[in-house]
Formats: sequence, C-alpha cells, structure tokens
Amino acid sequence: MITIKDIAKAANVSPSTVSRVVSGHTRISKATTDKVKRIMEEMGYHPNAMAKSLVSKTTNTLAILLPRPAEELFQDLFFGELLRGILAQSSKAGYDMLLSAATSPQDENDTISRLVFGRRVDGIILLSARINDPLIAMLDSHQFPTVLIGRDENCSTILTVDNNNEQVAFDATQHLIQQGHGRIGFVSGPPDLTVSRDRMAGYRRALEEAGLPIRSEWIVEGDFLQHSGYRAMSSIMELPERPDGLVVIDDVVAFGVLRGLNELGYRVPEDISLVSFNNIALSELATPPISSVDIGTYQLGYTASQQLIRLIQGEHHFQRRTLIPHRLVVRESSIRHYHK
Amino acid sequence: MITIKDIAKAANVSPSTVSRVVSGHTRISKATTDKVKRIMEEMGYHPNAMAKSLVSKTTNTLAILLPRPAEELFQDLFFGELLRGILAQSSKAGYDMLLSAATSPQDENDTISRLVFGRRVDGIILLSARINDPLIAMLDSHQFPTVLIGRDENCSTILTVDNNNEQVAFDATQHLIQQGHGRIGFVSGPPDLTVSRDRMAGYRRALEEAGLPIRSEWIVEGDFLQHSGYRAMSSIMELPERPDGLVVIDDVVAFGVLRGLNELGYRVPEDISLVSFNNIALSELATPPISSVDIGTYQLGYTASQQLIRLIQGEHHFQRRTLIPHRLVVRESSIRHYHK
DNA sequence: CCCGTTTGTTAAAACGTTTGCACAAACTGT
DNA sequence: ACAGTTTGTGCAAACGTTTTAACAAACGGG
Repeated sequence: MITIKDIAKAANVSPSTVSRVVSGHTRISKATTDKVKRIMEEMGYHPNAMAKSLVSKTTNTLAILLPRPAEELFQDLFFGELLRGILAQSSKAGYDMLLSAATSPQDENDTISRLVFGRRVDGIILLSARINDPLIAMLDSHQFPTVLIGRDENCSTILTVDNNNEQVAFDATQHLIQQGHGRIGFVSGPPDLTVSRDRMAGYRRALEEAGLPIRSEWIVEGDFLQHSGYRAMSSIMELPERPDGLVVIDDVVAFGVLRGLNELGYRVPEDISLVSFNNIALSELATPPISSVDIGTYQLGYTASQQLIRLIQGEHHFQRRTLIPHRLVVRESSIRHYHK
Repeated sequence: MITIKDIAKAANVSPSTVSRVVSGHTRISKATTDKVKRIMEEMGYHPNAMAKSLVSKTTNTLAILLPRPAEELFQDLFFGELLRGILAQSSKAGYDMLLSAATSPQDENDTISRLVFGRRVDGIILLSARINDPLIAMLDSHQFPTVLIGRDENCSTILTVDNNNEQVAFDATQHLIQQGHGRIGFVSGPPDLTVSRDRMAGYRRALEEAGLPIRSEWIVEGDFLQHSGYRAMSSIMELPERPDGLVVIDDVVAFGVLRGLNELGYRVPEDISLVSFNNIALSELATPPISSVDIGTYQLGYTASQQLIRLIQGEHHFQRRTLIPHRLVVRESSIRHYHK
C-alpha cells in the first residue's frame, strides 16, 4: 500500500506538503501542486480513510438505525423509497451510509454505543417512531448529531423530519366522507408507534367533525405486514353491521385488505371503499388501484439526510422540526365511477 | 473522550494491558482483568474504531455496491429481502454494512477506489449483474475480497452466489406448458443483465423441448419497473394472434402486466395465465395471487455475506460458486381451478 | 537449590494522516 | 537598502490503538 510518505519522497517534498495538496486548504505553489498531483496519479495514491479519521475526528459516515422488527420495514416499498432519498442526498454531500438493523433491545444499545462512542459515524438517522423511545432520550442527552424521521415530544436537541400525520389521516378520512360514506373503519398499525397514534387521531377528528359515529369494533390494530390487513377483514366484515369505507395505515396492509375483501366476496369500491397511506409504487397497479396519501417519502429521506449534514457541518440557521407536505392521490378504490 | 490510556492510568497498569483485556487474546490474571473491566465500566470506556482500524488494517465493515439505476432496485421488494438476508448474517458476524449507490459510471469508479484503496471496507458485495461488467474485472484483478450476487463468466478470484436462472425459467415455463398452454410469451428485463439472458435461455429451452414455437413478437424487453409490464401488454395483446400464457421476469413487472390485462378486459387465469419470478411478499396478495418462482432471496443475501466473511477471515474450504435452490410456488394466476 | 519453563506485564514502535509553529525566501513600499 | 509582509514549505507532535520483544516473578522437577 502506497502512503503519503512514498509520494513525498518521490516528489522531493515533505509529507505535510502532500497532505496540503490533497486537501487544498493551504496555498501551495502551482509547480509543487502539479508535480505532486502527477506523481500521485502515476503511483496510484489513495489516502487511508482510517488514518484521516483518527486525526480529524470525523468519518464522513452516517448511520441509519432501524427500529427492531426489521422484517416489517424491509417488506415495505416505503422503506426502499425512503432509503433512496437518504442515499441520494448523502452521497451528493460526500457521506457514506452505514445501515444497521438491531435484533434485540440489548443489541440495539450495543450497536449505538459502538457507533456513537466508538466515533465510527458522524451522525445518525433514526427511524424509530416508537413513543417515548429510550434511544431517542439517550442520543438527545449525549447531544449526538441525530435526526429522527418521525415525531417525539420531549427531545430538545435532536432534529425531526416528519409528516403532519394527524392531518394526513384527516384528509384521507374526509375524502371518504365526501364520497358519501358514513360507516368508516380504520385498520391501524402497532399502537406504540407515533405514526399509528397520529393517524388514529386524524381519523377520529374527521369523523367527529362530520358528526359520524366512531365504532370501536371497526377499529383494528395490526402491524405493517400484509397479513395484518388480510386478517382484519375476516373480523370486521363478519360483524352484523359492516363499514362501507376503510382507512388503512399502510399500502402493503391495504393489499392484504383488498385480498381479504376479495376472498369474502366483497367488491371494491362497489361494496366498500378504501383509502390508504404512503402511496408506494405498486398501489397504482393494484386491482383496483388504491387511493393513497402520498407523504413524500423520498423527500422525507432526502430532507432528513440534508438536515443532519447541516447540523454536523455546524450550520445554524435551520429549523429543528421539518414537515413534509402530503397529497391525496385518488384512484379507483375510493371512487365508484372513476375517470382517468 | 476517554481513551485506553485513561483507563490504564486509573487501573495502574499499562495501556497494553488494557488493550489485552479488551481483546482477550492474551492471558491476563483474573485480578487485573476484573479490575480493568470494572474501571472501564465505571468510566464508560469505548474503544475508538478508527485507531483500531488504523493499526489492525481491518475495518469490520463490508460495502454493498449497487448497480447504477438504483431507482429500479429500491422499488422492488426483492431488494429489501436481499438486504435483510445480508444484514442478518453480517450483523451476526459483527460486521457493519456500508450501502453505496453510485449515480454515474465515473462516480461508481471513484466510490470503489475510495472504499477499496482507502481501506474503508474489508470486502464488497456486488449486485451488478451486468454482462462483462468492467467493475468485476477490476475488483478481480486487484484480488479484493468480493462476492458477486449474480454470475460472471471470466472472473477468477471473485466468489459468486446465484440461482440457476436458466433452470428457474425452464421450470416456470414448463409449468405453463403442463397446464396446457401452447402460446407462451416472455416479458423480459434489460438484455445486458445476466439474469435476463439466463432466464430467456431457460424459457427457450422449455419451449423447444416441448416442440412449441418461439415467436419473437411475444417476447418483450423492458426494465424491472412496474410500468414496463403494463406497457408490454398493450403491444402484445393487440397482436392478431395472442399468447395464452406469459412468463414475466419479476413480480413487480407482473403487477404491471396484471393491471394492463385487467384494463384491456382480459381475465387471469381464464383468458391468459401468468407465472413470474422472485416471489416477493406481495405476490401472494395480488388479484389474482401470482404464481412465482421463489429464488430464496433472503438466502441469497445471507449466503453472499457469509461467503464473503469466510473469505476475509481466511477460510479455505468452500466453493467459489454457490447456487441457491429455487422452488415454484403455484397460485391462482396460472391455475384455472385453484384449491388452496 | 538451581535451571528451565510458564505466567503476567510493560516499554516502545508502528499504523498514515493532519496541523500548529517556525522559518526561509520572495516580494512590497518607502 | 531596509523593515514588514506575504508566500511556500518543513518539522514534529498528535490522534488511540495493537503488538513485538523483553523481562521479572513465580513455579516445578531434578
């Protein structure tokens, strides 16, 4: 392996000079710069990242920290889209991305410690959307550069990037109401996630404002996996009084809902309407295409990465909390006579 | 930040002793070990990863290198599942994962150089399945620990993990033939990918062995995005003579195919049968559920990571080329009277 | 009781960079 | 011609580990 000293020797200059040529921070004569650059090229020099990190105390690396049940995330196109946004921005800014999925809470803590205190990364993008997650509090108290994709009530230094999920769900529910539906159910996600809670709140507000009843038997909690939606249908649609509209926490779950309704012999949207969230690429191609709230997933990731890098590089003038706008995309699943 | 020297001072031993306690490679008396461990705990010591890497010339990090059009991959659940397998194994083995998506060929080369020659990672998992990819040749010639998920004819040192995609496609096509279909089309992917070529070969062999015609107008090339399948339908189904069965390169594309057929008024499987590849989680919930060849995606990732780590750690007794078994999962899209 | 081994520990060099300080040389204006 | 400034470069320390070689102490067998 060829080092800075080899270059220095070959170019008849000191290692410091080579270093300065590489970094370009200091003024170096055109002649030396050219000579050193040529020799670097010839000898195929590549700076050793570890040595650089050791002295500069900076790694040019960020970590994405996944919440525990990675299975859920990886089976959702939502995550891929988020990742795409994060990677696009961070690679543009010259940062590498470390992807880390913990398996147990213990493991989660060890991983964080290793990455954060071991100075392995400069910042962390946290996907944990759990209410009062101790991880968030921990990172917050250590003042480690972190951006949370999601919402948290009581962190003081950590940045957050999120949707207004209450409004997101309000809009979706209101859309069903405007289509003339009065008996609207909700297929939710795990209750300990802020996103579930927020969307539930928006759903309730929409019904309340419209003077419609909130029936607890029409509200089902599940996870973000497809089978969750499938199972929910057998319980909801066996009730004596059935809903005529459904709000679903996630598109993947909506696929399960669609399949469940199909097998039970209900047609969408003739018998029951459907609106969902996240607008993954496949929703448009479901049978029927699923109405979904586009929450700007790519933007979410892109902005998270951007904010984090700004924080790391010491910028000051930016808000601590960023909201990404959303937009309801209406498709056949919620419109009886749909015209493209 | 608290270093090994601080611990050494507090415990009245030398830094070397602390280092040995941490690594556990050498015999250290029980008494010292306990004392040092207690003090490390008390003072909250975490070893600096960069310093360690610098001297040990090892980073405990692998990189996943994505082929250029990242958009495609991230919109396919196949990728998520692969990632899940890779992460599961590598985190079990104590390796971190760097995720890197290049945007241009130039960028791709720079990234590789930075990671490989900058000694930033110990090994690379390459997803490029392009035929005769110069990247593969480059890594091969530098003897850098690499595992390729896919196939390559002329690399000598690089490990590969793959399916027998020729057989995969043969099985899928043969299944349609056994269902009584005689006019079978193929919706393929980009022709410069080995996977497209291999599956095409299997498709052809199945038809040939059954004495069925291969009609070039029933073969369409596209990409791995959903719209590719959607568009293919308008061209194929307008033909005077239409196929009665379709083999589709990827489940996501199959969703587009399904949607296209639906809009054109064809029913699956009554009018035309469908079989696809990769068996992503959502295929089971399509309308109708899609028959798909499960290629062991998780296994693919898991094994790739495992082989790479073995290579890095200097094991010798393992094969250079690993094939992951596949299994056709038959669902409604290819069976008229389907019994669960 | 002595010699050879085992056991536990340390000093010091090395890993490949960056950077503060010093300094010489080359300019500038008077 | 001289003091003051600018410009270009080098020396050496530092970053936080690991590891080789050396060595002291304790031990065991004859």
